[in-house]
Amino acid sequence: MAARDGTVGKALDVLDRVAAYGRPVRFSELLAEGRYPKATLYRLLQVLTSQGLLSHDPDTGQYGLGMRLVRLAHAAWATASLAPVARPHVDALAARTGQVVHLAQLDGGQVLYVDKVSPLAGVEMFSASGRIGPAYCTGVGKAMLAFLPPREAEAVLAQQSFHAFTPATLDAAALGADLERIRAEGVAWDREEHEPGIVCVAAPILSRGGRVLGAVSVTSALGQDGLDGLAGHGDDVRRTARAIGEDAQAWRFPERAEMRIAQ
Amino acid sequence: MAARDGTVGKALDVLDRVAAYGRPVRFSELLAEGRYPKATLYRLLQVLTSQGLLSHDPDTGQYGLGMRLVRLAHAAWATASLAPVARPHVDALAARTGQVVHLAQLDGGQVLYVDKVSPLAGVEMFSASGRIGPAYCTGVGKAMLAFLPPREAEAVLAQQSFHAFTPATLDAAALGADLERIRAEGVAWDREEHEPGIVCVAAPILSRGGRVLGAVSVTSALGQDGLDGLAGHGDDVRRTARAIGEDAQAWRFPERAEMRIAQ
DNA sequence: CCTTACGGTTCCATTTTTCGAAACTTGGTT
DNA sequence: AACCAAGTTTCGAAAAATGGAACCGTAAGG
Repeated sequence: MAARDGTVGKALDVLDRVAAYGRPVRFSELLAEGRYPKATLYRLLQVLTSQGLLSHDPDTGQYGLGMRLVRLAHAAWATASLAPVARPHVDALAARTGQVVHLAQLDGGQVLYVDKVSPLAGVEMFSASGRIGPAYCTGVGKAMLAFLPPREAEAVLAQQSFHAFTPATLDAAALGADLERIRAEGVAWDREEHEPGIVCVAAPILSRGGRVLGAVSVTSALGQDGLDGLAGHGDDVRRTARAIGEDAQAWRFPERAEMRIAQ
Repeated sequence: MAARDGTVGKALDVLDRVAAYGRPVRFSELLAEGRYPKATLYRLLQVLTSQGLLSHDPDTGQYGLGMRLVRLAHAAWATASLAPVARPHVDALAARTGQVVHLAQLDGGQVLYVDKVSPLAGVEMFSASGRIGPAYCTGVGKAMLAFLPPREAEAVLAQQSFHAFTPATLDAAALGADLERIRAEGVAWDREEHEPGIVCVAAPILSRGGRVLGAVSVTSALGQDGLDGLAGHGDDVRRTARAIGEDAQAWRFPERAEMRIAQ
């Protein structure tokens, strides 16, 4: 992954590494990874900190992720993700089904959740947006995989770990058959393949040209509604996905209004 | 702002510039800003795209923000912002007051909202988190400004535009007096200084050592509750802020559990 | 009090990128 | 066909990143 993109690539690699720890981290811990010599690592951290992508606590000497990322991501989410366009559809779907609805996109071979609405608690924050999950064993992941062009699908499949989260998790062969079925049916089912007791039905969001833009899903806990209950929502999910796709298409070319405000 | 931090600094400057447009942008538009020569800009965009911080639509030739930012920001938000620690307190405050509650931090001289809870709709997503606002005319902004060490406060004040959003917006002199009062009282009031009809009461979140970590506020629309209604919440906001500060302190040193999972 | 160890920071000659003007390619117009 | 604008590539000169080694400050050990 961490390709050679000059200094910028290295800096971002360090950033990822800090993010991977999931907690503030010391200079020496990063150094111990042995990726970069002392002086180099030091300067990379300096630059990242001065740019606000990292924060550095001078007391503890620890590096954490910086808030500039949050600012940038808000802009990314608002302008480049499906979430703003899909929001009304997703809300409506949650209200109609009374279940949790997820909106996801494919990013780097993984499922990236960009929105989540539960009919009770309303929208769930950042705590859901930005989270990632496996593509091969989630409803949204399989829905997207199934409609990827063969070349890309192959590339993404090669990146999957196929770790068996539950007894129901599909292996590579079973996944191939399932994808076939998903292509025919237009919806993907997750029958406790990722988490025990959790099932969902998902549909891909496609552009007019058939390009995969993302996926929506309705999730349910077994026992309360069960797979049978979800089965009835399949068509609704598919219709919602189609509606989002059409709206996304329209939003692609809004008025050519310029007008940038300085500050 | 855009300091010289070598190539990485330039790349991030370009990233910011793309973000500033708030829409997909063409190579030539960025070029027209005259900051970087053609070849340089070209290569910076290449690197950013290859790293997933930007996305490039080959059909339209436009650059947009990339989803890798969303992934990184999620990690930043979850590990380095006040939001996860503050969430229970913020929820409870919203429930008690029946009003919208904001959680904010200071970033680059501006207010960065990291969480928002409304008692009805539940938590409002990314649509709120990551948004920025002015420091000199919002409750949370003034609360933080008031408790900044003099040196830093001066630096931040120098960055404020003091644009008069409403007739009630304070100018630099009036702000100085207000900050004095806020220091004495422990809470900041926004009396329609940013948006007409919107008032709020805010309190700073301080570390044990008195360092400003962030601020919480309760917001209300004039007419339904009014300033008088909010007045009664002042103490509650202050107590909530204190509680968050104490929790944040505690979270600073969790167990030293290592254990990193590879994937 | 002196010594050693460790984490972090700075130096500097060498190597490697990056820079950017200009040339070139591509795709759409007149 | 000539033209033009947008985007891409080239290449010597200039600037930077590199990383081994030396340095500094604090903390433990003798």
